[in-house]
Amino acid sequence: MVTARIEAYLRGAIDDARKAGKLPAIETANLGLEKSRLEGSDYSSTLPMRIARAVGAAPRAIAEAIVGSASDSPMLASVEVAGPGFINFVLADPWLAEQVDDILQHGPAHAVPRLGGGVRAQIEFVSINPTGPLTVGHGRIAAFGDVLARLLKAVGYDLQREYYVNDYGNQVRLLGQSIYSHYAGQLGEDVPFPLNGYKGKYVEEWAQEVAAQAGRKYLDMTEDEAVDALSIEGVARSLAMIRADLDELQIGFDNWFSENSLHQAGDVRRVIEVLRQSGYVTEREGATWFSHGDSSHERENVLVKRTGETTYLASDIAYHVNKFAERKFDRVVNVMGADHHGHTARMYAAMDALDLGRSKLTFVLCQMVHVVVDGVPVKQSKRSGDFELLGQLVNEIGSDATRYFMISRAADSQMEFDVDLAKKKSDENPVHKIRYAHARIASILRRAEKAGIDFSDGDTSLLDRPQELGLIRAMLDYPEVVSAAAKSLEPHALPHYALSLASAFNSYYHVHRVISPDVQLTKARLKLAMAVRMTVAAVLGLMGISAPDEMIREEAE
RNA sequence: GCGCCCGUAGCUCAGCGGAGAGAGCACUGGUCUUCGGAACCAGGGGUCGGGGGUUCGAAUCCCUCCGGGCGCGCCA
Repeated sequence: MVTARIEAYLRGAIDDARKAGKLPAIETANLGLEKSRLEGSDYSSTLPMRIARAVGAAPRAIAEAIVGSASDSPMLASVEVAGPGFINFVLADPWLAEQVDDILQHGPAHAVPRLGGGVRAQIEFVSINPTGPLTVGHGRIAAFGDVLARLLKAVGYDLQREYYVNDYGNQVRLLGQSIYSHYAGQLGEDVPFPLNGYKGKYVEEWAQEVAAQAGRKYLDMTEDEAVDALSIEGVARSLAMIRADLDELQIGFDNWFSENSLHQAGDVRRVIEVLRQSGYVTEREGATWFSHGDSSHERENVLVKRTGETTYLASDIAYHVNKFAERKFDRVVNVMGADHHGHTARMYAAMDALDLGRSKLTFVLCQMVHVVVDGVPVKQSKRSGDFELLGQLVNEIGSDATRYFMISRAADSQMEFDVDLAKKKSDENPVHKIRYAHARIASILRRAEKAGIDFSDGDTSLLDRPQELGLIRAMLDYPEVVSAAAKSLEPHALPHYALSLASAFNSYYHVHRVISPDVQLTKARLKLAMAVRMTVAAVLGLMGISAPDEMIREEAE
């Protein structure tokens, strides 16, 4: 990474300045080095301004002292003091040109730092109740989690992807009851539809299928038995739908973890006892409570209901014990909807209570997606049966565009998804521009191959035009963008970067011909084009978006 | 009433302590007919919700108000 190299260089200069007595000892943990926003400068450090007060000197004087001690480096064309006390670094053109060979030889991913260092980590995402199909809102969590997983893996985590299947409790039973009611109706029996039951059309369809396949089988048993059996049936069918929707988005999981299995193993009851022995449990109003924080009742949550059933919180605590104590994950990232944010404080409290190490657990909350159709917001509610389905959306605009839209925004921003706009504008969508840039480069490379041009001996030092050097600079940002996105768990930097890289190539393409009568220049530029193709493909790969070698041109409307 | 998130260009959103505030779309004008035009270039458009504060420096941090979303012990 370029920043790491400039940091090392800057530290050397600071050391030298200090040895020469031009600078007192200073804290250099954070050099304040980042990409410069100023034109004509690549990177800049704000260190002199930050330490000015502690050092008791003017920022510019500090900067001058550091720059004065800086040695020459083939990487840098200039190191200068600017403005109120910035140190600006400009990369050297010949060094930039060399980086093309480096990218071709090692690949764009080579320079991505291994932040994960092989740490055993898990990302849990989607984990939607298996009571129906995924909505567009779920699609955001799915796409976001998937890209985050790709990022964490790219950065060197030993990562497992998990879906927590809530195949236990009231919601699942409610689904069973909903199916049962429709099923009975099919066969001429009147079983009232449960309050808050699942009203989606799929429930009726399943009931019809069950009636057709099983006949009166479920009417011949007790209602309890029938509901139990149909709950299991409903969960299986829901999971099949969910998997199908996820498949459409190219999203897969390494493990599907059953909540019910925790109950079967006795883990849920066991963890309640552990909490009780540590003094975190109180009995009140006929229920059992997880008591954390001060003595007020505000920090209390039910573990065992008056009915004797355990709550979701109890299962989830047992689940996290399983993740950390049993399966020994050193880092767990949970991606979920922001409507669950109240749950995070309780889980952190449980992590503390059980001494599991709260810093190993991170929650990422995706804000709601407001679906707009015909300019009217569609109220998303799985239970009212009035919702926009993810499957429909993917069918209409495709996996690539859906993923691109879903990960383009920061998780903590709400998002408006205008289905009509996405459909109508899909041809003008940024994702097309990026994929098109890739296809265009592939086409150029095909043409070169047909012409029998072997550019393996191309001399990249011929790449000295501003647009060429700009493209190389953009490619050097790849590892920076990937590592920053992985570190902050913010995949939305990727689509923005991909777009700027594609735009940089398109600009270049319109100013300079890659294939020209100048054979040497052609070879050098083919190398450049190849490196850009590789980098574009790498970002698209991280986003889970296809990088086609050719695109079929559709007729204009 | 309490807690979390958001309020930046006409629209959808980046930027989240640094140097004239950006992108995509939309709009206006231009290049060009190309190694795939689903292209490129230029332009207009912003009291960064309002007001205080901290700082050498605030869209960015703190307080407060206004507006929107979500949540608030026995749903998951």
